[in-house]
Amino acid sequence: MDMETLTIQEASSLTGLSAHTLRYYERVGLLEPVTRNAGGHRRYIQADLEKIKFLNCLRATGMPIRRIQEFASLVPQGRATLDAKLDLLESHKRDLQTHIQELEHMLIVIDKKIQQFRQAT
Amino acid sequence: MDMETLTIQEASSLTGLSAHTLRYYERVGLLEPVTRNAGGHRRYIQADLEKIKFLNCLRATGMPIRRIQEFASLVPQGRATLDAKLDLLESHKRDLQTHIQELEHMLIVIDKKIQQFRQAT
DNA sequence: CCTTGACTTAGAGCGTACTCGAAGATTTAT
DNA sequence: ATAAATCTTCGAGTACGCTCTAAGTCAAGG
Repeated sequence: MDMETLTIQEASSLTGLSAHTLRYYERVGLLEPVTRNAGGHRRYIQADLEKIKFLNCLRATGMPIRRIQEFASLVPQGRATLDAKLDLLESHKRDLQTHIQELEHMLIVIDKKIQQFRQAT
Repeated sequence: MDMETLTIQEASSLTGLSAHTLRYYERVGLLEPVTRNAGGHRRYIQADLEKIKFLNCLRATGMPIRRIQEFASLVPQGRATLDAKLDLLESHKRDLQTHIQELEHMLIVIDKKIQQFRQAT
């Protein structure tokens, strides 16, 4: 077992995404092709894990696959697409802040309902 | 036009759910059957709107349809199922609080990424 | 009365994001 | 060397929550 590289199973357990999902993300272009060993098997490095965790963060905050594909297509172009990447992330950040506020509001509504039920005892 | 009751379109625009979705919610048991007029058309009253808005609140905070069905099945039984309803809502409230915290954490991660991109200019 | 538009049901279809299966190659452990 | 586990690709299948269609009925204005 290599110290530097990780199998897909190892990458899976370190990121919380299934091996199936890791392959799927690569297939649909969310992740640049991971380097392979002599036998064609994926070998993940730390940088891959970081990228995957960030992807996971975008997904878990509700960014659609389509939008992440857009972002992912900008990444390999480096500095040339810096503004585009910033725009995309800042826009997502605003959406997320709005979403969190909505959830906080609805938490209050749910809590009021709970209080109603408690007082109905 | 009646003052007391609302057509499905009116209920739709007041709740933000499509007429299709309102019928769907009723069909799958999220909502008790709405009273009909002589011709069999749905006529919503204020109390229906309140229920729909609360359903919407549960949905928008991520409660699965299955779970809302469970909740909805307890509602018509009144006081007898009060504890069960409280348990369900309190459990959802905890899930939601956890979820909001996760989102807030990820917001920070995304913001750090934005800072990285800004400094890379 | 008649037209136009909204309503009814039941069931099929769709978009999203995975998730799984099959057939076969490769790696690892004994 | 060989068995068992893991990997590969690629296409099909699944779960969820709607969303739409079809065929027909009903309601409101002129």
